[in-house]
Amino acid sequence: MEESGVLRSEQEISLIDILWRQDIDLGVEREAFDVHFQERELDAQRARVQEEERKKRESELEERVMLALRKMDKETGEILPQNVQGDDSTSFNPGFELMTEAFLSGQGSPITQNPLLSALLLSEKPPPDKEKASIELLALPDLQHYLDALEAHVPESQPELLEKIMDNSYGHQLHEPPEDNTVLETVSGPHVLAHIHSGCAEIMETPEYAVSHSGKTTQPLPQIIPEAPEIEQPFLDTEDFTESFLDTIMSTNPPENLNQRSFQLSSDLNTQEELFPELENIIEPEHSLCQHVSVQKDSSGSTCDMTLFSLESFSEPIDLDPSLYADDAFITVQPEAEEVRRSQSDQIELFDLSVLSDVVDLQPSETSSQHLTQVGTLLHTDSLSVHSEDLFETEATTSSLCEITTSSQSPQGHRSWSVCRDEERARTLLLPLSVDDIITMSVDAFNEAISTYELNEGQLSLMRDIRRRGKNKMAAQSCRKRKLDSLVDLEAEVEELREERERVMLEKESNAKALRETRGKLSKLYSEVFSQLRDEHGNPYSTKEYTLQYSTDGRFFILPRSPHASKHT
DNA sequence: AAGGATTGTCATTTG
DNA sequence: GACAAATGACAATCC
Repeated sequence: MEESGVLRSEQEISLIDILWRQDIDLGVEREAFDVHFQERELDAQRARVQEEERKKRESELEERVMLALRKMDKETGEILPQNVQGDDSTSFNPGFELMTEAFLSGQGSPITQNPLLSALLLSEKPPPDKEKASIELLALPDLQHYLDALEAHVPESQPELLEKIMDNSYGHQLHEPPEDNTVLETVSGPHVLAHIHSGCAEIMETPEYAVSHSGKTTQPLPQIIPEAPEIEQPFLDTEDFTESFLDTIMSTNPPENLNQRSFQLSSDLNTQEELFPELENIIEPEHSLCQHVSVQKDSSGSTCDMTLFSLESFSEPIDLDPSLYADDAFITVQPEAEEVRRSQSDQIELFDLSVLSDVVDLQPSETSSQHLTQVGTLLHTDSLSVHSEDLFETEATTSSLCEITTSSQSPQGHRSWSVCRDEERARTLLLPLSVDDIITMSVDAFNEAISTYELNEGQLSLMRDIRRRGKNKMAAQSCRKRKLDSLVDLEAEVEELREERERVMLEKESNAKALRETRGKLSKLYSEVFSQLRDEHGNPYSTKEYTLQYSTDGRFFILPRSPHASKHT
């Protein structure tokens, strides 16, 4: 304990010395730091008492600082870059930006727990307006606490120094409060961080780091690490200090473990989706380093999600050592059912097609071959053992599959046998056109083809036979279909006529019944009228001798059944 | 094994 | 009259 305390004090003194060198241009006297150093221990004591309370507010502080440091497009939801140093918009890396956001969004994020990584990542976001942002940040409780402690030990005659310290500390230490509350660490600004960058950049510039850390970034990591701003040369040259300082900052994560550590991050979380949830929806596929392939089994419906990382986005050559890719960080298999693993061999075929379609869609250019090689190399190292040779057989596989599909359309196989026979003949005689083309092409095109190609008698005859048979085959099919349709239509017509006949018969019967009823009524009326008729003597007429008849003009007559017995009414 | 259904092919007819 | 399409007839194949 004492040794570490002494060591830390020495390191702090070194830091004060360096900060003093940096600020000497501002006219700050060395005594300011000395006075500060004498009372720093008291501040540390006071700060430890409040450490518990501070940790509770740590997440809130981090969140507010993040809000202050970034702006989010309200329409698109995209995080807008705020690169103050740089107007270099081309250096902005959305993938890395989002990755950073994703890392830092969680309370227990490994990045936030790692001071070095946190400083590295957050140093990308200096405020656009330092003065305004400083005022905003002063309202934050933790910052106010630091500044109160600082102000208590800084002579009132040096407000410029306080401002300077605030500017330097802004946006870096606020995200990750120091392990102890020494002002020394609080004032570690871009100068210190730049040194960290320079040290870590060397680590990250190795291909192994770039590949292993690549996750979903779209650029090699060395481009992500920003240039160190205004690095003082003496500072950078002090390698001993660098080492000790890094040890102090990253006591739990020494620089040599950075690669392993960053690799561990993705392995711990197991999936890239957990690491970069936003990335999947924002980065366009053609710019994305990863391809997500979902393999689904027809029978069980279970799926196997795979994330394939394309190497096309690397602007620099990368060592394709298979040992680097044989980790889950590169090809992550997430079976949703245990059967998926057991039936991997069945899925390989489906997987091939998915990969091929994705690859073809993504890379229609001449680089697709290289892309296939790289993807094939990646897949070859995976436990699924997808061979890269298969990836090159896109056309052959597709055509054979089409052939299988075509053949399977005929349940009885007769047509496929016929087609295969003509195709075999065409192959034997080396016909310049496919059977399908010979059959389906127009008459003019066929004649032109015959005249264009120099064909011998056998080829010419075969082409005509193929076309004739094919045409006749289609004609026979359509004819049979028409006949069948005609039969169906005739059957429907017969049924319709049968129904009409039934309807007419019913109507006829109904009409006959109505006629009988009318005749009955008429007979009854006739009898009633005839019975009321009387002759000049008041005697009724005999129905045997007379008959009652009426004309169309409404008059009616009593006529004798014999001609001489008629009498007009 | 017989028979129905389907399809391809040839010969002939039709437009 | 030539030609493509339509159709009848027959054979091969499958169920």
